[in-house]
Amino acid sequence: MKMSISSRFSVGIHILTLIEINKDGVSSSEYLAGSVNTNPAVIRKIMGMLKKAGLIKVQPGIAGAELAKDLSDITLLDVYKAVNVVKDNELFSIHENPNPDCTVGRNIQNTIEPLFFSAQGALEKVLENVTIEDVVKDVFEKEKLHVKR
Amino acid sequence: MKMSISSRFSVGIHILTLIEINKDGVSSSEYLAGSVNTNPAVIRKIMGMLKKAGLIKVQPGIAGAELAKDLSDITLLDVYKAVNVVKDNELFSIHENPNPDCTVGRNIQNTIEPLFFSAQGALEKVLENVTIEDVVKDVFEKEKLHVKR
DNA sequence: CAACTTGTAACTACAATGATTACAGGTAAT
DNA sequence: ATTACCTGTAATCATTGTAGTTACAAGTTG
Repeated sequence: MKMSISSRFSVGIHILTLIEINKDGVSSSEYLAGSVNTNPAVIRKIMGMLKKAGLIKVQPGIAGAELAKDLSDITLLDVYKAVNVVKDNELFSIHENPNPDCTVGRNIQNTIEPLFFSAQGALEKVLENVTIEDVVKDVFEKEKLHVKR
Repeated sequence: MKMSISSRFSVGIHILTLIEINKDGVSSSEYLAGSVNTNPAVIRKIMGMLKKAGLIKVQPGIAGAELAKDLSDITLLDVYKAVNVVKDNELFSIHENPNPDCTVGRNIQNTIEPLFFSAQGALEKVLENVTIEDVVKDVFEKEKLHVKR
């Protein structure tokens, strides 16, 4: 009775973060899958989306992926859009074909749509203001705390 | 490959708006279904959720529903939560069991979670600032424009 | 050539959605 | 009290997205 936005998004962030932190090593789909804890084919599928969106560089036959842009130039919104978790401007679905013979039926869609866009926009703006660089820094921050214990 | 938040949300808003605009009439599930253009049982199911959340008054055997609160006291966030479209604080799903032997794996969840909460919070805040009263007014506004043409 | 990789397709199990039918149980008017 | 209507709810169904798995073609490197 309840849905969630696909974990492809969080996995996408994980992948990009790990590619950066492992930049001196080789980030193959198997390596990444080992950290995410899933199947390499799942990772390759998501990598394909990230590649298509111009976020990473990967080549058939050649092991490993690299970031295609600067760390600070990749926002979570970029990842969010790349992994196709939500239809463009359709985070909320509006019920189709309301009755045009009813005052509410013939106007509700036009009333609701901008409200939904606004809510969706607020969400996306937050994602736009966080970069993979921020994530990498925070992972290191958390790691320091972890080690101290 | 893409998901949306259930239309139960938009239908819930439609229902509440129509109950208000039709307050001098009887808003039975069949009547409401006629405006939304769906099955009465679907409406009754959503009405059950709205009732459970204290937004409307309905009684078994008695035709029609009424708002249980003042128009201006029902926000879209109330409706959103009432119709159970999203797990609480889980709009985004995070991939489970990342590898604890990897710097990224053991920290990424704690890094990502607050970011997701923040994005979700921004979305909910927008919904919280719109009431059914606003929706009703806008429907009438749109209706006026419609008639003018 | 051999051993590795990426890129995909095909298939699976599972869950949410939205519609539909059916019916138990409540209410009200004649 | 019988009839006619309503709400509440369960069961079923087709469709779709998710996430994992296996398999393999095609590219690359030593």
